[in-house]
Amino acid sequence: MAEEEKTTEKLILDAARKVFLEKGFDGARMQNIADEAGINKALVHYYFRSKEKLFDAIFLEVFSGFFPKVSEIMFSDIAFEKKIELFVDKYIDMLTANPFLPIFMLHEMHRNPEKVVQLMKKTGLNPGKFIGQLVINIPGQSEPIDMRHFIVNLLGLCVFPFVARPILKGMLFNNDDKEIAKFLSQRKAIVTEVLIKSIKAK
Amino acid sequence: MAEEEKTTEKLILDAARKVFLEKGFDGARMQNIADEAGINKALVHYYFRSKEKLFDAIFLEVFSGFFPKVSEIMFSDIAFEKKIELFVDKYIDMLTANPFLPIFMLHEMHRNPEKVVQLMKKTGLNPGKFIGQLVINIPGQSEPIDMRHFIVNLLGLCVFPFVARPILKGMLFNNDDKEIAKFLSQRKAIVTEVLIKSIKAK
DNA sequence: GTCTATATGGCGATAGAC
DNA sequence: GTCTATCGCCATATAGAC
Repeated sequence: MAEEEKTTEKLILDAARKVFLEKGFDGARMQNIADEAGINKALVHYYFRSKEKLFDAIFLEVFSGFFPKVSEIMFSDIAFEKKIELFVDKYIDMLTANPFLPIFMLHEMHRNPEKVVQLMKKTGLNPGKFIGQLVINIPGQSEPIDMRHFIVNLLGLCVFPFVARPILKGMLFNNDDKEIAKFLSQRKAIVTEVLIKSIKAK
Repeated sequence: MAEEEKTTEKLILDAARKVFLEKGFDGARMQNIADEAGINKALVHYYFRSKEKLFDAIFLEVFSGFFPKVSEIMFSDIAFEKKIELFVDKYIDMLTANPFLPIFMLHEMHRNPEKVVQLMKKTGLNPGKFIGQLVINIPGQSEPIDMRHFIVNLLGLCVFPFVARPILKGMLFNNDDKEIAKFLSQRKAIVTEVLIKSIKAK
């Protein structure tokens, strides 16, 4: 496939992403990253000068992926309930493919909230678009829903089982990997149903 | 109130709890803890021998608090819907009083999952009790609900806005502290309503 | 028990040969 | 560009006076 010739920079970035996601900034070691990339520690510094700068490169990339590219879905003409279903489907796919991503993001946001604000601007993420739709009327509901709470419900229901996986595994599934994988795969349907019920009138 | 005479050990534990909760194990420094306690660094080692041992003491204590003492509620004769309301009320009170607790727990669980399993036994936390009630029938619902998904929904809806507070603050509330505090105080009612709707028939 | 001073090791970062 | 060797700092931990 002619892909064998990876550049050194790409090797380092792949290694750094893996190590930072697993251990976080404080837990990661430049030596780990060099080992993972199969190169020397000095070379990592040669390409990225400092741990901080390398981390920033990874964080920026990962941050962009944390909020999936679903603007097309959100602002399309699809019915609201169908939008929810599509969003949950895409988001849980992403979480399944990147299980360490949410806990990494949440931890680093606490460690350095200023950086998040700064990076939000770089990625062009625009909260204003959402705020513009804060209160939405759905046919058949008694009163308008607060979109902020709805979004938090949506994200919480999707993300929580992934960030809490280690403890759920121990407490609810006797450390059975297959059982928890099965459980997580059921989340799409569960979350969608809960969210749709949540916007119906009592 | 005659409480001024705190023992040195208590001073250290209080300081360690604060620092570990804020920074995590990797980010915390023994010097920070000593400073916070107003004593010397060597004294911390004199009482707890190592950072690891001090951390274990804190983690055990904090872990016990993460799953609130609501067994009485859960296994009482109160109607199921009222149980939900009481649980959410207590849990969100706890999260409000200890905002760093969930992100700390989740991060450390990822860093060292074995320790969690080990500590679960020490605390006497018994998942079996829950598993015994895995599927529950509520009057007026079409089919039995899976209690595991219900518990995950419950915890996710309560916990997520607290662990994601830094980013929510930036993205949805323009970094306005009052606004996000108000938002969080509304979660009790929102979460209770969503959960109750979730167990009703479609 | 509590302190100051110090040992010991690890990690980020750089120097310099190739 | 890539390596080996090493510097300098900082963090955990201990020694030893009081």
